[in-house]
Amino acid sequence: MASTSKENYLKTIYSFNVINGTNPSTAQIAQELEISNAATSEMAKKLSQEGLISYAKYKGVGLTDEGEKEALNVIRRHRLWELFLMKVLGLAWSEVHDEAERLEHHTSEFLIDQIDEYLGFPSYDPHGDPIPRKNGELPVLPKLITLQEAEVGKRYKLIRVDDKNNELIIYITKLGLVLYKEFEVVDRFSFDNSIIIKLEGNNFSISEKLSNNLFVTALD
Amino acid sequence: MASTSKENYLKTIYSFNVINGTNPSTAQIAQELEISNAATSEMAKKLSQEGLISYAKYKGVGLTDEGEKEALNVIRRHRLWELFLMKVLGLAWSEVHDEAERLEHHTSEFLIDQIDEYLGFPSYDPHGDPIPRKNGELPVLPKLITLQEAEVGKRYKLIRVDDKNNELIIYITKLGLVLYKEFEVVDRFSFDNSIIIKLEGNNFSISEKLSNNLFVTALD
DNA sequence: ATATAAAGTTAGGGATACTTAACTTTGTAT
DNA sequence: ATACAAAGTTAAGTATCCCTAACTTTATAT
Repeated sequence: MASTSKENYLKTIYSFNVINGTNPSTAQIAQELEISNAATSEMAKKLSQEGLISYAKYKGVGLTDEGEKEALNVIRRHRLWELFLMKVLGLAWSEVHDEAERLEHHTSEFLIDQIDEYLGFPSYDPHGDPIPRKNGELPVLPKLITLQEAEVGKRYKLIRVDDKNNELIIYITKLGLVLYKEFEVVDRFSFDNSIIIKLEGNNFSISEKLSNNLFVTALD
Repeated sequence: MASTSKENYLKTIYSFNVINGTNPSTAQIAQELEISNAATSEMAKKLSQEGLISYAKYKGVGLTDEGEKEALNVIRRHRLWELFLMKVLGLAWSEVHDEAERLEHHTSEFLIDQIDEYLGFPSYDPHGDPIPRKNGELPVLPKLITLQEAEVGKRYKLIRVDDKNNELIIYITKLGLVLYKEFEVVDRFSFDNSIIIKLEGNNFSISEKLSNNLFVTALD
């Protein structure tokens, strides 16, 4: 197991790949990890020497196969902890991310396998993110669109939300909009791109920003 | 929360106090933590400056009130994790110590309180050790004797075992001698101070060393 | 009382993971 | 084509926590 700093570095690159489809620059990693660019460049050198990332000065960094494996392993621990804490202790959706963020670095392979088994080898975490399997495989997510892209008059199901945004999670929980909930898009205003959804008989207004962070599938 | 190293240092002093009834020397701490005497002296200076221990050169170290509070907090986290992992995941008696040893340093007050509540605010961990309460109080252990001190012909109940000795725990588990189990002392041999106990109809020989690590109460 | 072994401390050094300040490279606008 | 701002790297320094080697204090045996 790499150090906490190294694990976070690898995880950050992986997430960037998934979200943006490109490799991050060292400065983008620095911003995400809230450390200086200098520290990030230095770490890039080390991880590159260790064969976990590819790094060409001024050209950003990318994960090697080994680095990706390591990243997936950290993410696996993170997402299993999140689900475990929600299921067993009943922690709120918004509470599990921060706890998992620390525990993920201090969990033996044995313990995480026990948690995995306890949960029945789940494929998705409480935010709808896929949980990497022990062998490194990643369950496939169905093709999702953002709620912003949804059409008025159609029904949708919430499949994934951004796990880092606690305020968002607290807010939609209050609305009663939890994962896998179905609802209808009843209107949208081009004025501010806000969207009105109908959820269990009630209408709610969803701002443009919020709608861009909610990932849904259409119900035929 | 102090660093992992500092927390372990404080915990070690506390345990030494409990086991030996005296304050440890820096060298004794070094041995326990498997670090050099030099590192231990250095840390003594730092913790002393922070007001967590009292330290006079060449005279050993002792916890201040604040240091003891901190130590009890770490021990609380350790013992709650042990019990939690056994109860929820069914980890073996011998497996929980090492996991708890790492998790104890990365558990928020919020999370440990949740675990405490989930377990029903327990007083003892799976080895029979008292779990410090949130306010720092320590449940009292009934007066215990070691099995070595037990009398032939009397019945006893196992109340506590040394949690650091995994081999011991694996061994007695195989015998069927779990915590709170009752048994009779049927014989003892002064030749090697071994003791014969009768447990669920079967006789087992307990070596002197083992008997010194099993803490029991007499059943009237 | 004192020599000496054991116990404990200090000095100097290394790894990790950060910082700020100074410098270099890159990409872009004219 | 160049010059300039933005992006990224290097250099030098700090804190933590460890090490070995050298030194000092303490306890003990005669």
